[in-house]
Amino acid sequence: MAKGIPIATIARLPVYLRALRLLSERGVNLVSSEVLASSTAVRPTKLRKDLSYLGSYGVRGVGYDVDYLTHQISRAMGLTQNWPVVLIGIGNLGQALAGYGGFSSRGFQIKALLDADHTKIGTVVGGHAVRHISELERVVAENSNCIAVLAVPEDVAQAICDRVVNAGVTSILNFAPTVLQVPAQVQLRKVDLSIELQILAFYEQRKSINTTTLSNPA
Amino acid sequence: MAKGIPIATIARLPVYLRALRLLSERGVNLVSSEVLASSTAVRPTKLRKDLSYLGSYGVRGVGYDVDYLTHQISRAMGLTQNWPVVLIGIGNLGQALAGYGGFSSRGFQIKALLDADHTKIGTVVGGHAVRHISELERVVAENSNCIAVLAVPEDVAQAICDRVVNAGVTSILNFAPTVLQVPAQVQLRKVDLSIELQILAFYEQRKSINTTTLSNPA
DNA sequence: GGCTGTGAAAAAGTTCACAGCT
DNA sequence: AGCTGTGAACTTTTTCACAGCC
Repeated sequence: MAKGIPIATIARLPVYLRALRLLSERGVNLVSSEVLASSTAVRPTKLRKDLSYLGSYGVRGVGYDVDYLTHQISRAMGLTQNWPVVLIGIGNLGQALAGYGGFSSRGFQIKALLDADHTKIGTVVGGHAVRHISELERVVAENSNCIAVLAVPEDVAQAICDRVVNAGVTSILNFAPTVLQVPAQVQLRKVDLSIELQILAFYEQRKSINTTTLSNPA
Repeated sequence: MAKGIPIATIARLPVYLRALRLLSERGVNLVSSEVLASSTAVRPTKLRKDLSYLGSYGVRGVGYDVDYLTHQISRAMGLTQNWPVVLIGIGNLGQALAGYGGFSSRGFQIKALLDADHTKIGTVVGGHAVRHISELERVVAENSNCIAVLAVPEDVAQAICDRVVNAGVTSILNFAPTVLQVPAQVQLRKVDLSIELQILAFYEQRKSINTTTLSNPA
């Protein structure tokens, strides 16, 4: 338990959390690695290995207590505290994010919506008033350790990112289709719509190739 | 070149493509692995290794021709053809996706927008008229090898997914916060907004821990 | 001299096989 | 008997070191 949780495991824990919540809502309070794995598209052994990095929270011969395991994963992920989120860019995507229920229910609290468009300032989106981007530095100062979510146009993304970093933010989730440059101490993750499509295209293409050539039985 | 391109490499090629396009727009037509790597947040050796799976498209002592490399990566990814895309669910997120320029410019063509909400049918979003979900099967039949993008509510995601699969789609990009069950031959990728946030929270939490305890020098 | 291409080594991640507990 | 937990084997991915070509 002591050492470090592998990066690959970290990326899967939220998926387990989601499946556990669903089970809990259905009144299930005990689950085997086999059942939990099948609802998260991983193999049971991988699931058990992942969970073993957190500790021994299952019961041999029985399974895992759904709520207890949920709590343990949440704790390991740092989700027992509430993380302030500042959402920048209130276009269609920003509005979708502002209204996304998955944030508040998972330890994230939107603290401010910021946009540069004066016609949007003061309008209410997802229960929050939109404020002007000029307030960025103040908002970040008021919310220590906040996470910045960037849903801004590609051409201003790096500039906004720089401001966010200078204001002291060390965790950024970027939706703009750009590779942002940040200092090493800043954690940056990106969600890229077209990249995922391109990866699908590759596999779709490969399917056609496989049906017309002899190669690649896998 | 012949064998298979590693999965990890496939996931990075679209990032290289994006950086190459940017360079091309700026009039740069020759680039070293060092420069290209720095604008994609990978190390030069990894970039060269990735490219080496496609073939030997660089020139030693010189670098890579931007347009030529762009073409070769596009070809390897199957992006020289146009992929039809059917977008299902025209809420805020669906509208953001429908208006996202990154699709058309990268070999993807939206063929239909579908939604269940009758008040939306006929409205035009991103240049496409919204059609009723009942047309799903017809639309899929008319667009062979199309990619389905699901931006539907969580509670109907699996049902829509099943319909899409039954209609013959073998590539799905899911934005709903659910783990979908699909047959093995169907490629499924997901984009999950809250999972990315949770991963950030983990690293943000770890930062605070590291400054207050002795553990984990890495 | 400079930069690519690539085997070989190292590291990370996954799967296996079974010990260990209830 | 049943299901977890985990060292060990295996596979994939990354990094290194340097040969090869312009």
